[in-house]
Amino acid sequence: MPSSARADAAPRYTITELAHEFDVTPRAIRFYEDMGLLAPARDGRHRIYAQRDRTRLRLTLRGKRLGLSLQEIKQLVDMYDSPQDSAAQLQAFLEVLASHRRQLERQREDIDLTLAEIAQHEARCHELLAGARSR
Amino acid sequence: MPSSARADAAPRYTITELAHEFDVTPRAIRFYEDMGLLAPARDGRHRIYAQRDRTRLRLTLRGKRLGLSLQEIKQLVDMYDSPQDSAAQLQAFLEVLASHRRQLERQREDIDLTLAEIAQHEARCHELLAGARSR
DNA sequence: GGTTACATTGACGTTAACGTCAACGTCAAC
DNA sequence: GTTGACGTTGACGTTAACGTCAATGTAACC
Repeated sequence: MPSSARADAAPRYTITELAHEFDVTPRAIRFYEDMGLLAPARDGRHRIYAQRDRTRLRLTLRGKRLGLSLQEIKQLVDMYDSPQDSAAQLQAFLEVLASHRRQLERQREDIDLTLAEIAQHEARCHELLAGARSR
Repeated sequence: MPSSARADAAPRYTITELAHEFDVTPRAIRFYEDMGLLAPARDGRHRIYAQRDRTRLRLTLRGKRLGLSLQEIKQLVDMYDSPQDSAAQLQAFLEVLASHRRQLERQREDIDLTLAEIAQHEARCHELLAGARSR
């Protein structure tokens, strides 16, 4: 739980709290800030993370697990965050979304293929083990 | 088609043929060889790729799209390739497979989450565009 | 008021995955 | 016989994503 949690207050986190929660180092979190992915408030020099920052960090790490670069993640998170107004901007946003979706769908195909192969290998292993036991 | 293809011959590929087919550079393919992922035959100094090398390259690139490092890919492809004999080896193989499967399943969760969010964003965009047109 | 624990900035180091020459070989084509 | 087109081996450069100090601040506890 956040260190300064109060029932009626917005949750606030220190950098090590977030680091523990998401299993990354404070150094990594500061690096994401340098890259423009986070912009926490400050108490003097100390960083204070609100819910919004926590969400962006979560999205960042999810993007990483999907193999995206921090730059790609920044583009996406920035677009998600900032309200698009003009029709042209909306169209551009839609194109980015579509391209991102195609990439994810391809990735899911890759995953399904690999999972099927893993299942085959597992079955073969179990056969071999069973054969060895019965001999 | 392979340059030296004959109806009765095993297919053989040059490095640039493979590079074009999989849309990577010859440099990358040589690098994968340095990393132990490929081991093509030689005609003098020239590399000659058989079907087996092509398969390993395909698996390598699929692994990359899933965000695996070349080292991780090598571990997997090597295990897939080399026949495990002892029961202990089979058990170890099964554990690697299970761990890999868990990672892939988590990735698929991430993908599904992201695809759902993308769908939401797309819907919102279309609403906004429709609203703008009707005004 | 001194230590302990956590925080900050800044600088440099490191690893992975190639890119980019450079210098050379070779085989077919002209 | 020389000119491309493709291939080879080094060797060095580069980018991304942090790790790893070092020097310093500061807040709380004893």
